[in-house]
Amino acid sequence: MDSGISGAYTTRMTVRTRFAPSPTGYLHVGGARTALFNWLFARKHGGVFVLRIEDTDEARNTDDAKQAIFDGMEWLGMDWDEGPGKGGNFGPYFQSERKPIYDAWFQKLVDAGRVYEDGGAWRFRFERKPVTMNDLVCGEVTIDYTDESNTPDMVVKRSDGSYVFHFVNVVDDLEMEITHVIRGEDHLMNTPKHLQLIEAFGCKPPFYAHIPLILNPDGTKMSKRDAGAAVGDYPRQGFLPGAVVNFIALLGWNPKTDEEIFTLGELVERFSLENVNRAPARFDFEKCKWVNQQHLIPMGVEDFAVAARPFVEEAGLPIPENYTAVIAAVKEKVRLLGEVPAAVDFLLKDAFDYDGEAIAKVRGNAAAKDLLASLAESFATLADWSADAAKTALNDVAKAAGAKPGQLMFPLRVALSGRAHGPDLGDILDLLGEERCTERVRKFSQIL
RNA sequence: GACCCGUUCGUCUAUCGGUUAGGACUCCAGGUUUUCAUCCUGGCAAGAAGGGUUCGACUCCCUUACGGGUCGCCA
Repeated sequence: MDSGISGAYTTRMTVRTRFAPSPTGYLHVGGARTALFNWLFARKHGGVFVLRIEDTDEARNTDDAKQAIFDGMEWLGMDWDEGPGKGGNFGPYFQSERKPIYDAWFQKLVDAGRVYEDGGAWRFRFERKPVTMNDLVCGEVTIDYTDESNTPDMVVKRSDGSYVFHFVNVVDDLEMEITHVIRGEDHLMNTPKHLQLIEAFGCKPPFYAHIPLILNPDGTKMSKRDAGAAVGDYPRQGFLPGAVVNFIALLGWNPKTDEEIFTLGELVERFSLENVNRAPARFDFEKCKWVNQQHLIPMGVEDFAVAARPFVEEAGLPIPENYTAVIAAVKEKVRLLGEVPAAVDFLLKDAFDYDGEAIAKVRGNAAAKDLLASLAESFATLADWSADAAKTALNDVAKAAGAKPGQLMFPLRVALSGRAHGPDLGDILDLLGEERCTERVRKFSQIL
């Protein structure tokens, strides 16, 4: 299929894509993925990515709403070449500032006799014929505009003088010389309308690619209040932007290999519209978290500690001297940065609860109580504290009682952390130090 | 309701007529780890249904079912 980037007659065409959100107060994951595909396509082909704000709805057009979009885009790492804050030769990039441009284009329709007044509004007269589009994802689709009852002439200018979405969207894409319109499948049926307008203007249409929608885990349409719908919620939970981008890229697109973890740069390298699916995909949070973990694992401990710090502070935990070492101990145990505080709290403060199941498991070992008691005494008499020294003490205590060292390790873990899972035992021993370890083992042996 | 798009393990997906239908997430079982996690191995699990076309169909065609989308002086 001619994607508009390889055909001989288009070799010199510079790819120009755009993301044109309307400021509704937040950036939706569906919108973010639409933006991503446009961004990836432009970057892949050395093109230009335009950000245009469709803020014609005055009521919802607030600075906060616009900021939410900018923040979301920046957080995800999608920079735009033209648009708010960047300028460009095709501005303004806010539709609310483009009224004169729309008036001029509207006049063309008037001159061509393609609009007529109806109740104060102006309708665009469709040509009554089948309209065929050649979608880069959906293929050839024909909609019959012969039957007027199914496709009534559309209003392009309201009675209050403002223009409707179909009109401004088309005008802007033409004015801004957009070559590829990549948008949600919810716009598929709008495309013939846009094509008719473009034809009336005597212009050449851009290439269209309609990508499948993202659904909730239960298969229903993902909208506003659904969990995970707002991109702004992701940083708060401790997702890495690269992981979110990685995950949403895989919803509806695939690289045709078994690889799944990609950096932004790798996505740019591999992305192509040919590999975009047609069926809608459901959003799976478990897998999204797994992808996040895969991005967390290769991080350096310094970076990881820095990234986790806001979460640790937010949880009200103290930041000790050896903060980085403490955080490093749980680096490969969490899927979200938001899980870090709960994973390290026992290392940063002395008060913590014991997990019921962990205790029950320790009590299943009848000898544990006495072994831990003698281990506490052994810890207390250690000359130099280190994880190795502590482990030697543990081995000795076990051996003296005729038990295997391994049997004592789990009880010790629970004594020190209150739970069954956590950092490496050696790390815990190091991080906690002699005093706290002795104290905790003694206390735990008593409550067993 | 009309019109469009779609339908492979629970989920994301590979397969461009001939495969024991592959991978990943989740879950389960082993192994490694004297502990936890990582990791490794194995397992559960799929072509919506019915008709065609064909030597042969998940793959092409039709019908039905189901899902999604669109039918505004919203975007």
